[in-house]
Amino acid sequence: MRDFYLMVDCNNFYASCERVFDPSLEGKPVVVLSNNDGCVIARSNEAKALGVVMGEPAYKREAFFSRSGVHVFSSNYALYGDMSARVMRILAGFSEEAEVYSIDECFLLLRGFSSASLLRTAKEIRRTVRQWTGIPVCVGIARTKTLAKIANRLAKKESGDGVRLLEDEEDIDRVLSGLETGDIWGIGRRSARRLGDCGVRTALELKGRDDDWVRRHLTVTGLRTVLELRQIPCIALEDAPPPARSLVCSRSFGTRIENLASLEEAVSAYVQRAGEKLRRKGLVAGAVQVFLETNRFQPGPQYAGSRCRALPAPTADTLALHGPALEILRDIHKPGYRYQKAGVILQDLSPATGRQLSFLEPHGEEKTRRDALMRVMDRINTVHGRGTLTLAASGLGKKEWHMRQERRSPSYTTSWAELPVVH
DNA sequence: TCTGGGGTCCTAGGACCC
DNA sequence: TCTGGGGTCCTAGGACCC
Repeated sequence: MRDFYLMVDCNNFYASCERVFDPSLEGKPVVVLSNNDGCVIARSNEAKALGVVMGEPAYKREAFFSRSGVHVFSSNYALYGDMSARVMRILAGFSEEAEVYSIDECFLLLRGFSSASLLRTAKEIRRTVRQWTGIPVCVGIARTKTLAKIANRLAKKESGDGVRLLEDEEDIDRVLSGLETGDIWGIGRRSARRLGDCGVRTALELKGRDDDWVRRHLTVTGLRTVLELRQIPCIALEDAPPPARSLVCSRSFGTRIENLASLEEAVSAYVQRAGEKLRRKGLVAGAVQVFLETNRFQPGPQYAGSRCRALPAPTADTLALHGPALEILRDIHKPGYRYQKAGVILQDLSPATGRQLSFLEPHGEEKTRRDALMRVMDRINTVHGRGTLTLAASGLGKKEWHMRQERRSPSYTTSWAELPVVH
């Protein structure tokens, strides 16, 4: 009777979401593309079997997709985000200690369960999520989060009931001996290659290295990972997410942009979106950063510029963020390049309430009016759709910088206009 | 023509302090 | 020949995650 981590991971999540609302896709190859229809970021099992690779540029595979009957979707984050929230709500019903780790993954901590009851609970989780949302999930169970991630891999790979418990030391070692270091949670490509140069190729070999050696080669984070392979919990459950430190809004452009005016429109739009996110979280930003870059995959001259500027006073007011952001853009912009991407990063975030005020920021009646303006904008954009009310600076005409989304499914669950119709 | 977006953490090195 | 020890803060860059 010990504490166990369950790693619940939705299978091929984005592809599964598309399938929930179009059951005719069941059994057929489905892929979902990144923003801008750039590269493949999700694949159904059938698409994997056809050899479609994660991260592959979509344009290289267009012909293959249509030849092989692959169903291709632009990513639809409104839909995936809403489906994710539904899944997470169900999972929270199985443990008070839950960490939503990503849009499609959740750790649950179960205390004082026997092996038999753990497996029973895990199967019930799968059944419930499937029945209530239509999303298939797999569950990995172990004494540490790192091993639970590995157990989840096994649950997906081994043909079985989608549940895998990794507890017995011999079983763990057998599994680790067949696992490359790069497949361990927390060991990336770079570290895996360096480890390989030292003759460490499998997770079992890494587990056997002494602590000092690991610390020297992988720093303290690597040591924590190795201890977790030895069933010593080092990475705690984060059931209350730490306050955000920064916030980003960035996009690749639909076409390459050369002229400053279009870049200004794009950055203007990103500032507005970043401001919305900031206010929704109840935060203010102390500094704003803007970056701009060319397409590093293309031949030709490359340039990347970035600069951060402290604001006179922390704010969540789009108008107060907008001016400095555009000034930075004009500073870092160099003519003659074909830009591919730009972004706005808000830094030094802090809670909007209960902070020291400054004489430099709006106060009294002016502040009340500005806050009210932001609230009205957010409200209108929530009710009538994002972008209903915007700064004129983000452009009134055709927006050449807009990302491509040529194959997006409807926002079935988050937009009245796009509700599915039942015949 | 066409290659995503949004985050966190750690370390090293410099500036500065007593 | 000899040139301390200990600390903080900041930033840039690297690595990792999904």
